[in-house]
Amino acid sequence: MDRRPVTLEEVARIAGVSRATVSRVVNGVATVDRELRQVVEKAISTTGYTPNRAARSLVTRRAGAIGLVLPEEGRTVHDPYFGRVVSGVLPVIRPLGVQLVLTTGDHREVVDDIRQRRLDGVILIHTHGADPLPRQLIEANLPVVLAARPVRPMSITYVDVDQAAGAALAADHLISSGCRHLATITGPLETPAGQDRLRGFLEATARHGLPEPVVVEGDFSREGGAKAAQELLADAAVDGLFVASDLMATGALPVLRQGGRRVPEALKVVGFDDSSPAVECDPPLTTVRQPVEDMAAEMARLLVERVERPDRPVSSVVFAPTLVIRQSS
Amino acid sequence: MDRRPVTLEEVARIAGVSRATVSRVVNGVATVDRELRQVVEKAISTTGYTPNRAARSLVTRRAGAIGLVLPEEGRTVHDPYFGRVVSGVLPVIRPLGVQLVLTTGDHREVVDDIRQRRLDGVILIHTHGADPLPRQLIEANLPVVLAARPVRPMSITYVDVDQAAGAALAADHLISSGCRHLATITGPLETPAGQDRLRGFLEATARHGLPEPVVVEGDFSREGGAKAAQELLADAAVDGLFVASDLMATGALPVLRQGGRRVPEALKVVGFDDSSPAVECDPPLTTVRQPVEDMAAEMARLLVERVERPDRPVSSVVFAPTLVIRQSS
DNA sequence: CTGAAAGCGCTTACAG
DNA sequence: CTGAAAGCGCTTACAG
Repeated sequence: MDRRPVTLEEVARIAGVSRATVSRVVNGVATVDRELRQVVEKAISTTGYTPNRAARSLVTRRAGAIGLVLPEEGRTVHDPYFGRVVSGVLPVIRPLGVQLVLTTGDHREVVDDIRQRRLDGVILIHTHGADPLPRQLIEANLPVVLAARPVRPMSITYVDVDQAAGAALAADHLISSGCRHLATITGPLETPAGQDRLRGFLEATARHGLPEPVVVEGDFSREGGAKAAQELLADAAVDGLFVASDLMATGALPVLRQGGRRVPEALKVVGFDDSSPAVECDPPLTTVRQPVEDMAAEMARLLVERVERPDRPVSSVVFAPTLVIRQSS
Repeated sequence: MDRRPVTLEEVARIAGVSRATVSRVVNGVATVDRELRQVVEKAISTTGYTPNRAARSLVTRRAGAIGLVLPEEGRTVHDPYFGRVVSGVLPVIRPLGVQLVLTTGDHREVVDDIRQRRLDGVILIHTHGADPLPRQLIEANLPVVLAARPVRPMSITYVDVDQAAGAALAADHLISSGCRHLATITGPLETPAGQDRLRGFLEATARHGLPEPVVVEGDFSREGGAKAAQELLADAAVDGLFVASDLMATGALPVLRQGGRRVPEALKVVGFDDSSPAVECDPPLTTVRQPVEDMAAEMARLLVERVERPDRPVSSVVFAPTLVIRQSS
């Protein structure tokens, strides 16, 4: 640590070439003479040379780092979703020598980080409708990709799961399991996910010719799920329930049980997310799984692409969800 | 983004001073004349100047970033513990202008990141006994802090919770709740946490004059908890159980229930960690809580300190755990 | 207290 | 294909 690292200069001297040539070898420029290249490569390995990133960044104007922006409350960090995003992103950027920096959603900080060239672009997860950050970033023409369809349409790159298709998966499953009186606890209906999941569920039940399901609005929280379940208890006929998030389902399940509904015998329940609560709750939850790691990897790819070619048109990708069947249905 | 950011040079020209003076103002050097300082500050705010970090890093030889090293399997990332660490670290380093970089535990990458001066130091969480990384880092004299006492004693900075005291908290609580026949499902006994929690538990029960508890070794996994609980079923007298991790407890609880043990009526259970499974399982778990956020903040502080003063002796900090009482006891 | 100047370690036109 | 040279945007002794 105290010993100064080897520089390009020294490698060049040892190899008997110019710094430019060493630089070309390090950066894989094809036009270097084979023999020279080998001499340089040997010098690099004997010295253990590794390029100083700050020096490179200074001239290339690239930080070699992207940011993962967390919502300011910091609540999300506790969410297993967050970890899945990280494990999806890391394998795609590491081979590119790009770092992943965690940062809070403070607007100034994010914009500053990019302006200081400490970050080449950012991935935004869990943005709310009121969040001005996405718009600010695209207006500043800074590379950004969202982890979900934006609340209001805008020209921004995003990756999402087909929410409606996921809800339809849940409906189809409940119906094919014999349920005839469906109900759903929705997400907040001002969010795209809340809307799309409800729509997908309603369309699928209609497609099967079943009567209109009972709809109770939730808020994606455990408490919200419990409250909604309480309401649902009033309707004794319900035999199939789609809860638009696993977290709400963990709130709903104990209420349903205390209300005398046996799951899955008398009432089948399907969640959404396949988050860790789905595995831990009792009974373990049948749920709609988003391919979060794959989605995150795609976000990373799109962002890197955008950093390299800021002029390219924005493009978005939608993934197909799958159903994970456990004991609640 | 296309428009080039403002540089020191331009601010200096506008303020009518040298670059050196602007640099001094930006870095808060006290010796700058009041009036000059104000002129410079005005120039900074009108231009919206913000320093280029790569340029600064190049001369200061500081990356202005620390790494949070994840175990290679990537499993840990799904763990809520990880998120708590992040939310503890971020608030202490952001005001210092230091970035938090996520990286996998690949040895070469970590060492390279530090040698390339992309990282000033690292926080290691979830290291195993066989992991050579901690030793490699201290031998290379690179700033590092561990999230727990190292398996083998070495001269390294770490932060830990008083594991034995936490286990004693559990024992005291079970005993004061009327339990007389105690048992414990331990962690893997080759880990410091496994050892210390067992020792603390045994010492506390002995202190109360109770007979030696039943001890079944676990492995900190859900499945391990289930398996150990199965063994425990053989002993009908047990009325108080300390499970050395919440995750194991979530595996144990269903087994105990199916074995006819009612929790908490016939058998009181206490976990360790206060992780999210503790809240989600049925019944919600009384558990020993580690002040993870505080511990993480301290890790960040110690690391930053170490980066600034590599010559200082290593120092470690041990935090006191607390008991969170829920329905399982 | 302030400025001129050197230098941090790279990359990249530009000649040749 | 290769090298000499300029330059990226800062900080920091060193004079004054």
